[in-house]
Amino acid sequence: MVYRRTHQVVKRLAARRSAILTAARNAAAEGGMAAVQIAPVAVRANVAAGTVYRYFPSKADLISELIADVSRDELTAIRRAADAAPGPSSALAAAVTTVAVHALSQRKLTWGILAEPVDVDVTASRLASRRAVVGEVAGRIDAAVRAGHLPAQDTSLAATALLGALNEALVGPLAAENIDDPGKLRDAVQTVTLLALRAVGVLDARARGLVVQAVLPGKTLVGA
Amino acid sequence: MVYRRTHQVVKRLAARRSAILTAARNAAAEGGMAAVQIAPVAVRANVAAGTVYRYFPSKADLISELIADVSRDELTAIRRAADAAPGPSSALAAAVTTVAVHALSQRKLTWGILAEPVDVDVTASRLASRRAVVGEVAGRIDAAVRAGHLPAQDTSLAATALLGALNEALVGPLAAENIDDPGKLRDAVQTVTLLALRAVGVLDARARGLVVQAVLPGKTLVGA
DNA sequence: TTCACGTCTGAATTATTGTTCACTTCTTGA
DNA sequence: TCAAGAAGTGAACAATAATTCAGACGTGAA
Repeated sequence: MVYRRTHQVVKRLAARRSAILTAARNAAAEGGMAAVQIAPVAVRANVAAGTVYRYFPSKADLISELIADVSRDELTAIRRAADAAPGPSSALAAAVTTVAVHALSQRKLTWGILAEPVDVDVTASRLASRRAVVGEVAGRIDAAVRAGHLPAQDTSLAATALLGALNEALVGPLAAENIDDPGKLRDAVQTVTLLALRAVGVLDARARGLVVQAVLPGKTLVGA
Repeated sequence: MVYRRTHQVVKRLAARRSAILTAARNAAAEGGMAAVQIAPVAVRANVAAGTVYRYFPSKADLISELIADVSRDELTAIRRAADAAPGPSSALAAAVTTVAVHALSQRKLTWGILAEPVDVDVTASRLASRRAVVGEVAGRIDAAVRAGHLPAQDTSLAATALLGALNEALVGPLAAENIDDPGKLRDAVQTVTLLALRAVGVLDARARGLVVQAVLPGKTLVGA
């Protein structure tokens, strides 16, 4: 054996792998999942099409990993926001707001991750992604229930419904009509978060307070 | 000119057209949108592949019309249920329940209509379908608001969120885990309808009553 | 420098389906 | 029965992208 992987090479390989993933992510953010095609992604990553296959066995694997990545980032953000909140109800509000803000600030990417048509099967990965976020939110709802702030309920079903509401209202195909100008972004986040909190049983007045609390410290919302 | 379309022929043509649409619908109901391929649909409809193109200019047109058809049926059901209700709040509850029941009884078809990946562009048709249902529900919310039963709100956004919640909870990829056995179907419809009503501001106690009212007269729910 | 082996390349291949069209079959009125 | 034209057929075609692979190029130890 005259050739061995040196540290330098390992690093370069890792960099390339991540360059490909980043290229895929950018493509998805700009043009949706339809734009995540091997050849264009390869061009973005400055490699040849064939090279992509040295790093990912198939397009399905590439997209699956992309979905997992984005999902991981979102989960981290949700946890950070929720953990910083003073109590279980505010934590829930913060979690919901975070999801909403994330969805809005990267609409195309979010839509791609969630539901946009893809020609390969990424069901499993999407399922895992949804499950993770639903699990996190369900946990927060559960905490609020245990604290006596909310009525007992099927937290998993509630979390699923809640996220469905957010996504449909903010990134679904009708989102553009409901949120027709950039100035309404913040309003939309507030409105939808309020709806979501009321849905799980937060009383109206209390919900309003929680929403304001959760939205205020959020990062600036940028237009679509 | 020795040949003219006689009534008999016109009828046969119409029948064939509808046979093709029905075939497409059945295919979608059984195997999702992915199963709606020209050749298999043609086989189901007992015609040759080429014949499909004498009735529909392209696959996109076929699927668009399928979506419009299903949507029209659903809309009719929603209107009928809501119009039969005694007041605006019950009408809203009835509308929501109807959507839920429809979604559940034809899960694959609903998923296909709403969001399943398709290789041709049916965005416009899906948009129209969503818009129609959202419009109907928004109208019912609005009526309840005008009757003083609900707080003032962006009814269109609320309706969008509400339908998103229903669909995600009942037909989305996580639905199977939340509703793991057929006996839970009715429960799920109730729970989700309750969530939806609370979301738009119906008080909890009142919401429970409305949900029971709306679910009871519904047709029997059949398993997935 | 050399050689053994890894990595990269990108044109060619493959696979899948929608779509076309030359031909056959059917329908109608004379 | 016949001719004119419509409707139906299905094998062939086209288009799109994922995937492969034979050869070019890099890399590391001797």
